[in-house]
Amino acid sequence: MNHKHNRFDTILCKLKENGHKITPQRIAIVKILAKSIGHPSAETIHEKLIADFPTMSLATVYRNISVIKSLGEVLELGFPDGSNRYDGKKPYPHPHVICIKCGKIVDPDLDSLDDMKNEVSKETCFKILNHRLDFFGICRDCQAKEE
Amino acid sequence: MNHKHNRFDTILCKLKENGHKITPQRIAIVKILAKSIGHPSAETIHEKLIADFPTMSLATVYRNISVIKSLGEVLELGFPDGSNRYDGKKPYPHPHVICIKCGKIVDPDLDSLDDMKNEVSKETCFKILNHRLDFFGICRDCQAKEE
DNA sequence: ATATCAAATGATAATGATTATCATTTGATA
DNA sequence: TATCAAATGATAATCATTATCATTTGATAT
Repeated sequence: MNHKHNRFDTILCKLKENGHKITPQRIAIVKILAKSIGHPSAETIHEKLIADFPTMSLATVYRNISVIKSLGEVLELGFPDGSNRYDGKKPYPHPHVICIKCGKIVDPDLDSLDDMKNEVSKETCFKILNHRLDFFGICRDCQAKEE
Repeated sequence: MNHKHNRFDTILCKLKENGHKITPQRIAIVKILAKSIGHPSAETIHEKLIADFPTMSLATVYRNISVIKSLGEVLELGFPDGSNRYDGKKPYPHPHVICIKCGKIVDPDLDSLDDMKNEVSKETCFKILNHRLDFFGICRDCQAKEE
């Protein structure tokens, strides 16, 4: 069982529980995903690691994200431009607010979402399993720069 | 001015108004986008047209979608798997309910979204310009097949 | 402590959707 | 009907991601 309460230990535990080996590369990737500062892309994660692991392959980053994703411990956020970014801090679906100027992503608190899900389920006869909600706009910093 | 009320005429008008030429290929693409049955992909649109236009290039489909998108007359829906699908019937942001089994896309009626936008705007200090809301689940038909 | 072996890694090729390029064709205007 | 910029078709280039495969390595049993 897992009694740890931080994301790093939770993800590592889950990997062990499912028979995955713990490698230095894996630890380093999990460490970054557990923080997920600014919701990094695979490329960004790779760039951060190349300093400590000069031979770190981009394929390894993708492979590890894929494994952790299959364990439900990281949320993948795909954008229309084809880029994917990841959130290992809150791996469950939750709304995002994205600045179209600087790319900053903020997690707002919204409580009315569950009601909405039920409303949709009733109206469409779908069994709702998942959702994705993004707001796009301009953050306070970028608004200030515009003036 | 545009006095037509169907999507086909509206999009064609807008193209003319903005100095774009009206070609047979363009008309055929707009015709499909105006209906947007099942929210087609570029590939799907191309397949539908190849019968009537044996020389129709996939590049032409993409180019036309791009132009119409820039005029705000088609909504692009990017999915995590990298696929893009289009809606020329309702080109403004609106929620979708997507069946993960058969790929069907349904447009539910939700009114609580505007309140949510205001809530987010107030909480995050973002100027909200756009949004994207998708629910993923299993449609009634596919639920029936499962049992 | 060491042998074993499946899993993980690194390097690189392949993929697939989209975009760019460029020679040729064509719609709109005079 | 002539003109010319815009549109098209064919194809190459791009870019993120995935697949391949030889080599390395973590975990287990001895």
